[in-house]
Amino acid sequence: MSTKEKLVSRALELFNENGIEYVGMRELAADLKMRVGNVTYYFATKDDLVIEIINRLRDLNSKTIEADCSSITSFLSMYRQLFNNQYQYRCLLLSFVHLVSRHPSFAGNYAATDARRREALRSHITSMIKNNCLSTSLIADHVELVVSHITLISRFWISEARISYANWTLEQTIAHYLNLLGEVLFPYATVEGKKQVDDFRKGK
Amino acid sequence: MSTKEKLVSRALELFNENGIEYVGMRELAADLKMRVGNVTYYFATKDDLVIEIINRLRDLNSKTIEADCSSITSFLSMYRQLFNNQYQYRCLLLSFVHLVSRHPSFAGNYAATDARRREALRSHITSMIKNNCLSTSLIADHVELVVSHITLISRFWISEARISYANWTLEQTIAHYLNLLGEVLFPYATVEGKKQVDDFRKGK
DNA sequence: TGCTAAATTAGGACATTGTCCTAATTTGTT
DNA sequence: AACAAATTAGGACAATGTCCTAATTTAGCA
Repeated sequence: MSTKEKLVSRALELFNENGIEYVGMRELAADLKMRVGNVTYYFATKDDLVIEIINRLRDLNSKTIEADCSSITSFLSMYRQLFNNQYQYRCLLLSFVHLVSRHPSFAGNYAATDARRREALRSHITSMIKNNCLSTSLIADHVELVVSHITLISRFWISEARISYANWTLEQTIAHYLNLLGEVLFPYATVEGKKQVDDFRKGK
Repeated sequence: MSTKEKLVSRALELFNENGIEYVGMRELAADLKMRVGNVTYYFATKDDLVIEIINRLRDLNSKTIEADCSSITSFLSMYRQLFNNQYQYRCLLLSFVHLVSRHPSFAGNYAATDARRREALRSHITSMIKNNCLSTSLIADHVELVVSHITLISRFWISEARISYANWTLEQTIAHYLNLLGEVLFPYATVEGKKQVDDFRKGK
């Protein structure tokens, strides 16, 4: 593993454990038995290191989102994977607002990602409508609100879990928020769709 | 206005404008044309100052939540007030996760507040059922999920707005998230309840 | 009016942080 | 062997929260 790779992966571990702002450059360097100068050789600033990690999560999620979502079952499975990705990079989700507020470059970058995510979500909903899992008449005027809803949940579930469900296991937590996603879709689901939501809940 | 009062209210302003972690003790003192020593005379640490602000928001929200919520209309009006309170103290909401993670005393304190908030929400739902705005049969197995839902929205709407809707006006933003709340209740609303949700949306 | 405690000034010290810098040394590749 | 990349070594800088002491002003009270 290259030095750069070691840096990123160890930084991610430490950031996840202690929070980004509580892991100093000196601490990271010492942990890897190297000098601060060598860290800044690869990443001039701490933000550059964080951006590298952000990009990795973005790429990971992009792949996950490409998965087939023709049924509510597969949609929720895809989100289970997405939630696991986010947990792997939880330090980012927990510092998200600060990261975006701090530097405009983050913000601009994220706006594009955000738009793509929403567009993908709309296409997933269309797909579930086509496959008779969601009722086109029921959801008609509510698509944008459902999209906003799911976006909000998937952005902040980790933050809320940290605050309110710190003693839950990861599996419990993810199950809870997948249930919440199911709850959002349920009112607009067809009979078949409702069955899939119920089965998914029982399946855990 | 007492010095302590000046301190708290100016700190809140500066925290809201620039973020808690970007307003230093020296900066706050200089802004008020006093010395750092005098700030620490009232608040030994910056966290103590933040805790004072946290408690003020808590008290403000506690009063707001006592309001009558026998209809969906009044429920949403109450949340409009709640959202305005939160906006007044937005610096806290934006740094919430960090604040709670940082010091265990925050976390323990908040757990109690959180439990009370959820309990109040349950009682509001019961109230809306009694007044024939929510259907008891429809919402039966979904109360806890609805509670989780509303809790999530009211905790993180400010964070998401900062990230995604920074160019919206406050009114637009609050309207959007009140719509989202309406959306959560809508599927479980009676005919009268659905009418109230629709009216509330049109009313803005 | 005087006394006394509270409030405030003034200024510095300390450790920690991210960042930046230079010079010397090691490592790896051609 | 030569040369660039990688790494060490150590320090400097400004900013932060916190802590400290001494002196001075302000305000309430007998």
